[in-house]
Amino acid sequence: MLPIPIQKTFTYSINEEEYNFLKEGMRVAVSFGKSKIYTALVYKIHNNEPTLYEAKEIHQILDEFPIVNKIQLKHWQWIAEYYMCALGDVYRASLPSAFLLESETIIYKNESFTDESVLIDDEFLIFEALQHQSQLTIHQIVDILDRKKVMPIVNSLLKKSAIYIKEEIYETYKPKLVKYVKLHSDYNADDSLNTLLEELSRAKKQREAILTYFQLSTSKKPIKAKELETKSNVSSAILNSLVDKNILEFYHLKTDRIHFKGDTNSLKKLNEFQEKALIEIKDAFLQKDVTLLHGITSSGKTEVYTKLIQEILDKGQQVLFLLPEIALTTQIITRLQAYFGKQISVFHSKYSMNERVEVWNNVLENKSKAQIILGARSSLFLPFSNLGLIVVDEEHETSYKQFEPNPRYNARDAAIVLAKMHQAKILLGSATPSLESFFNAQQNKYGFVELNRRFGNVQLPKIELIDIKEKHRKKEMKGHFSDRLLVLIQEALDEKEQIILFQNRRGFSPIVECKTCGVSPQCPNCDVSLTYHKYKNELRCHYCNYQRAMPNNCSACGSNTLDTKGFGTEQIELELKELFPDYSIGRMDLDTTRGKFGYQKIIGAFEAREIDILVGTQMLSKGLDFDNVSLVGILNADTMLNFPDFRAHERAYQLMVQVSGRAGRSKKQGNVAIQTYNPYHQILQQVSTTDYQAMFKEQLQERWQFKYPPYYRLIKITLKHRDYTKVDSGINWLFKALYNSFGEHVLGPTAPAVARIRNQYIKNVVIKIPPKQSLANTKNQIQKIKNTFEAVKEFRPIRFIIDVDAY
DNA sequence: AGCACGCCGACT
DNA sequence: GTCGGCGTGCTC
Repeated sequence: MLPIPIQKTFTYSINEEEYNFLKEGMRVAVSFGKSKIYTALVYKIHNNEPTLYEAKEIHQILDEFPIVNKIQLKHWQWIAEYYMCALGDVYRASLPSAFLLESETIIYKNESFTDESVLIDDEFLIFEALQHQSQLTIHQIVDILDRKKVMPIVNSLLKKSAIYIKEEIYETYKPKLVKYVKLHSDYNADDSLNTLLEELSRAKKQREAILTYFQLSTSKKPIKAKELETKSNVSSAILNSLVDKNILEFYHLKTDRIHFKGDTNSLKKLNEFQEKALIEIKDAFLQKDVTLLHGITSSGKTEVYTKLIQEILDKGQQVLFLLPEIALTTQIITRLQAYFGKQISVFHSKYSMNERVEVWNNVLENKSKAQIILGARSSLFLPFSNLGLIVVDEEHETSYKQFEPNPRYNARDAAIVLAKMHQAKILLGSATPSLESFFNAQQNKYGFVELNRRFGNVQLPKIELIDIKEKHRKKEMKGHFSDRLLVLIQEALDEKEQIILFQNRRGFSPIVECKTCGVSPQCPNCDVSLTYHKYKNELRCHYCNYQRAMPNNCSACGSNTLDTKGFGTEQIELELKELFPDYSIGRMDLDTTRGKFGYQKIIGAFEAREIDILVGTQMLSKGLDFDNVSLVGILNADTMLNFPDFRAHERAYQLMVQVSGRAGRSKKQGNVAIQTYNPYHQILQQVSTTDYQAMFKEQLQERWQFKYPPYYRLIKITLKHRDYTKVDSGINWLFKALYNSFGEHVLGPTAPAVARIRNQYIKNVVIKIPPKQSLANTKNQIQKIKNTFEAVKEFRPIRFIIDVDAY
């Protein structure tokens, strides 16, 4: 199996010795194509010698033992089939990139070559470069020559024997080494110490270092170089010179990057409702493999999870705890670590490559520190061998679905399949379950448990809808704030309580528009208006990251009447600063949380009550617990409701209930204020009473009526190309072909709301699959149509993307 | 995916 | 005229 998007696997030959050693799931380096060397995974060892071609030999075996197990291979196979992508795509997505070594062509100078006169311009340039650098990569040569095609020149140099080349593979994983010091072996004798100190009597600092060394060495533990430096207050240069004098020597030891330090607490005692839920879950697991836990916000689901996890650990099995990506940098990790300490490993995309390799190996070896994996969707691919339980927290979260690149899988669904393969149980938890999961629970496909009492019996927040149409009419709005919301904010501030304001749009204002001619600046690469970001005074595209300075004049008519329309988090922040100058205001959105710790910094400041009012986008709704927040304000609920997507209402409900849940998490009942132009919207009514059942019933009715999930399944096909006419003719052809097979169940073709991104035009068709229609057959037919599509030569350069369950 | 081979436009 | 563009085909 190769880590490239090719459907097939490839057959290589091995000798007897290799046959005896090699096992499925080991990595081997193989050459593929003319020159590349890839890290392939042994998928099958067999005896069917191919007849149509001669199998190449493998290059090298890279592992001592398999790093991928049978269950994983089976699971990958399922993902590739279900989500209609190549097995190689799954393979590449699964392994930490450090495991996937790729060859690079390295160019060396041939020392015996002297006759420079045979070299022509570019060849000479490279030869020159090799005088200074002993080796060059193809990439470096591309840079030196500043052109795309360099292989002919390299080949010609090769022919003239000016250079030679090698394909080199780099092992990119490096164990973390810590530098330790010890006394050089010359100084083992007791009496040498005095001599030594005498010798150093004039080098005060060095003497200091040595004395500290002896002090530290009494504890008999290895001494870290860093430790010696700080304790004796000398620089590393001093130690280096002691090493140079053969008094000290350095040595290195491998350490783990990931370790938990801190104490663990015993599990909290559950209250009666949690206890009851726990018993019900265990009961449900007797019958069903999947159970849905519907626990309202702040009901203490985490404690229930921990009890369940503990029981699995006691049985000696592994536990996978899935969380949406963004929630991972927060409190839940700390909380679980407080219970399980060293048994937890965390795995997500902000971890470095090396850290991920270590987690992988720890899981593979079933180490004690990897009994619980806390991770984002990709942790599904870790080499579990005896999984006993999977917990999918915030099961409804859309970030469990990967949209780009392949495999476009939903981690919740893939986790259910994985659990089945391990004969493990799986618990889905949410305060606002997805319609599919709730539906499955209702159909008795899943077990179902409810937890509808808040921890400590705190009441759910009081939710108030504010009609801003009315407020505008009565001139009771200050900027984007209604007088009512301002009163509530002031009240909370007076009580020294904190406030969260939610605005689902970042930037200062979405659109800049010229008042004279109505033209607004567009992104040159995408079909969207640019967003104004005030703090840098620039215009930015949220799709391709294009940015430029805010112009003074309209580019169309030249007048200086550019104005901003709409509003985002940045503008809210600014207005607040004017309205409440004595309080500190923080903002949390994609722009302020860049970098590894950006997110934690803001959360930390808010937890420490350094920030009184926090303005943010939807990242605020995920897994955050603040005990001093008494008010949550949603500035404009309508943008969420008017989204052109069949799940818009469900999502809006989930988002608003989740955000509201941030209010009043301890002791006192919290307040939620929702500003809207349409307070009679059924979803807002359902939010205001936190009536999940009503929302569920109504939405389900609509899904049935309009043939959407959970009744019908959806497969979306997207075509992308920089030439609009190509995409257009391609999609029309595709639609006809699909229509012939599926008739009215094909929707489209449609252009998405943003019809061009990064200079690529985009068109979609959606195939609806009725409940009784075979999924496998449907996919086969789609695959066939895709093959025919790609056989048409005008269509071949078009990117063809299949997204199964595209929601 | 990457890479080589092969056919057409804009430059020394 | 060639250099360099990308369309086409193949990789065990």
